Amino acid sequence: MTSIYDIAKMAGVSAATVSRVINDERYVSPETREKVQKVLRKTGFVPNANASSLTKKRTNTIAVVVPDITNPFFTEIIRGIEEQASAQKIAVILFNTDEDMDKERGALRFLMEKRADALIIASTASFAKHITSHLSAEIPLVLLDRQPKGLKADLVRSDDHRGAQMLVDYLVALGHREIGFIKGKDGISTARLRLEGYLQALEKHGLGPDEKLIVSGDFKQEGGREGMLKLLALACPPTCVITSNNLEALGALAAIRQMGLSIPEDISLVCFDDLELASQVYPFLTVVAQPVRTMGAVAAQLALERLDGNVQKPREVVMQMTLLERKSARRV
Amino acid sequence: MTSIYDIAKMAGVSAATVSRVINDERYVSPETREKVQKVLRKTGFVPNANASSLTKKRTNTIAVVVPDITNPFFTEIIRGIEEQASAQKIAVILFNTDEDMDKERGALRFLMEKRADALIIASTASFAKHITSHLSAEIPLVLLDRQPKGLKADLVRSDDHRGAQMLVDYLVALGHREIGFIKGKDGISTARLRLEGYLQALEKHGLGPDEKLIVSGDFKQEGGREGMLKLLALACPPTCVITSNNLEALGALAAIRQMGLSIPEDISLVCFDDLELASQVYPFLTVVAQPVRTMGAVAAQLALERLDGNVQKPREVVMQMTLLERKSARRV
DNA sequence: ACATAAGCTGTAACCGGTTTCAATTATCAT
DNA sequence: ATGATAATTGAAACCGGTTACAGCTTATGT
Repeated sequence: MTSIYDIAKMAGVSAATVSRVINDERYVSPETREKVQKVLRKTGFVPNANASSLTKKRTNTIAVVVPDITNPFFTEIIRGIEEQASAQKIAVILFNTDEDMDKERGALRFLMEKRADALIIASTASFAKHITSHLSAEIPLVLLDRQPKGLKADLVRSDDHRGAQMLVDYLVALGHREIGFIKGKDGISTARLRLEGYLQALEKHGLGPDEKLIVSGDFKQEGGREGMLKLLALACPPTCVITSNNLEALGALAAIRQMGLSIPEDISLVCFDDLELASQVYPFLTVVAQPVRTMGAVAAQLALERLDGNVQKPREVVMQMTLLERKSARRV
Repeated sequence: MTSIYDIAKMAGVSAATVSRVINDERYVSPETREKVQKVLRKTGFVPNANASSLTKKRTNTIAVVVPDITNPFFTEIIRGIEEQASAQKIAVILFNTDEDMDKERGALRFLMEKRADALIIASTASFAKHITSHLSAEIPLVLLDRQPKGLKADLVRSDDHRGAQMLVDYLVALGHREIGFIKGKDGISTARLRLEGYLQALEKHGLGPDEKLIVSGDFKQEGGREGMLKLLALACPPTCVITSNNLEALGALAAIRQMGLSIPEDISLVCFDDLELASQVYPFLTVVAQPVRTMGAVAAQLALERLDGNVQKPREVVMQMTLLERKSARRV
């Protein structure tokens, strides 16, 4: 491989000078600069960013760790991050955890080794130490969507509590009284907030919560399917169901159809998080949606600001959700 | 930052020995190994992968460059790649090009500087030189879905030609004679193959192509919308339309609705590439689908095999498409 | 005219690892 | 016992950049 020493030799200058030209520093005479640049062009030299980051202590890389890049919710966020990052010549390293703590640990370890400049993570961990014990304290950390207990770091999320209330309000306004709820993954803040919002909204409407109507889920399709089957098997099934995210809704939907029922005639179904493309094809699922692209962009901003050092305190950005009324819930 | 020299000092050995322990090499006595490992554990030392890659000439990183990670087609592929890669302790760096040559160039340059071990790309370039002129010849290159003219490299794609024929055959079987076609992005192999397959299939059925029924597109929603509007404005619009990918279909769909028409009553619409989640919500769009997740896995395999050096000739893997009949086309 | 500052360039050390090589010791076959 | 071989370890060079520092030249101020 050709290095700046080779270039230096060819241009008849020192490596230091080549470095200065490449980095566009002051204190290089126009003639020298031109001489070096000619060689650079002729050879098509590409400096080694890893070598450079050794001394500069900057890899121009941010790591993004999400449960599932196949979920449009995260996809859109990643897009937002990538846009901001690449505009600033920063690369995005991507890790998938599948909601699996071991994979998440592996990802954290890996990105520490690679000395990523910052980390944006929708963590599958419940407690701070699951994360911090694998992370150096210095690395700028932005929490996305979820906040493990006790973790003080920048956080970008939406108002889950309020979102849940919007869904319940909406369903109650349609006349529903038995509102089923499929929970998110245990131990995850988002899951908890959504559940709490749901419970509180029920109370506001004078509807005592019915334990049987609340079943567990995992933020994945399979969990949604199983949860919905459980609800449908009830002696007195709910007239409508809220799932804790979009994927669960898909699973629930499959379960409903599997039982030969239809939405919204036999049962209403609403959820958190949109499936945008799906809704372009056929505006079916009524949801509360988060401003995903923006969230990604904001997360990237927060991370990048920390790179330049001037920030100290953890910041929390809470976005508003929007109820998108479509066809999956009906008046009863 | 603590380095292996610090560890060495604390353990009372040389840096070389620490390196050997970390990399689990032979020729370290059990006692020495244990002594060093104790220090490693106690300090929670994380070696700097960039430093290591300087000498090892391996970054354990593959770059993935796609037009739009928001498109489920690419998302699924990336997922396949990530799965394979992370199983082998290899990170994925992600770049978005938006079908923009400048962004693609930027991405290529960037990943060369980072010395990615391999590149998997769905390029927006038409000619080999657009790519090769920015790439070192040594970097393992896997083309995804698209093959710029003259570029000899591993290629993973589906049988676009055959896919087009399946769509035309299907439409003809339903009685359609005027089949509109919204083209893909100019200069991209996939776009060309799909068009050629369409033309050839028409001929097979004795349907001369009608220039007016073929309009241009860009693989994006906007292009699909404009194309469809053009088709609908025709004195004698086609009874059905094929779009060159899923996003264009979405645009076309919007255009059709915008004109107050409905699918499939007023016009049939089919396309290349599935929208899987959308079709789970409501199985609407009839498409020919590619085995996306597998394609990603295969692409990663091809790339990773080259890392270990033993491959020479470019390989081409052509997957079969599957017609998924749903509700967007009707018999006439 | 002369002290001082600014511009330009190269040497050498450094970033944090890996690896070659030589030195030392232990093991083994004969 | 002995020459050969294997195991263990460290010194030092190297990977490909950056940067502190020194030295020299030229510009500036008074």
